[in-house]
Amino acid sequence: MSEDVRIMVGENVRRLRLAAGISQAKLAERMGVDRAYISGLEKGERNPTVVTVWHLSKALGVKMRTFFEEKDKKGR
Amino acid sequence: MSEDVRIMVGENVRRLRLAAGISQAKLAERMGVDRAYISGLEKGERNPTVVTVWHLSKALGVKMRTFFEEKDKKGR
DNA sequence: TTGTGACTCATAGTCCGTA
DNA sequence: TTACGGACTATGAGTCACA
Repeated sequence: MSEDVRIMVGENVRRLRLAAGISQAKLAERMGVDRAYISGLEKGERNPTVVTVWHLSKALGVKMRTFFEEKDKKGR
Repeated sequence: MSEDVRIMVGENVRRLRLAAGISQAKLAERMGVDRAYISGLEKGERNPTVVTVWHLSKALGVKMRTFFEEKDKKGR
């Protein structure tokens, strides 16, 4: 279902943010958005636009496609 | 710049739609949206959400990451 | 077959406070 | 450090008539 996309993106945001070793506040600051928004994003409650995903990719230093990687697809 | 993301996504939508050999109207029908929306999308005038991209991926039978592939990065 | 402007309505995203 | 809530504004979703 499409709600799964929000969850998937949120999980990836949190994973990549923690990998970068920064707080939600720091990420928000880098992106120029509100910290509360990051919180909702990571929880899968938000449906970001592609421009927002682009900002995320810049702030975290990863490619946009990284946010659409699924967790544990068995076959690879 | 972030506007480039819209252009990139739009170009990929058009490319993948043509590869599928269908009209904007047909794609719109598969997604359950208006044809005019697809038109704006392909022209890079729209900033779709990740859920919209998910619908696109289902309608075109491709992975979401496909819409974020850059054209002609020299190094590969 | 596709593009465009004008439109309504939902939601993206902000800012405040509180826990 | 993060979550949560309400109230708010900006903008995206989605449609239509016409070119």
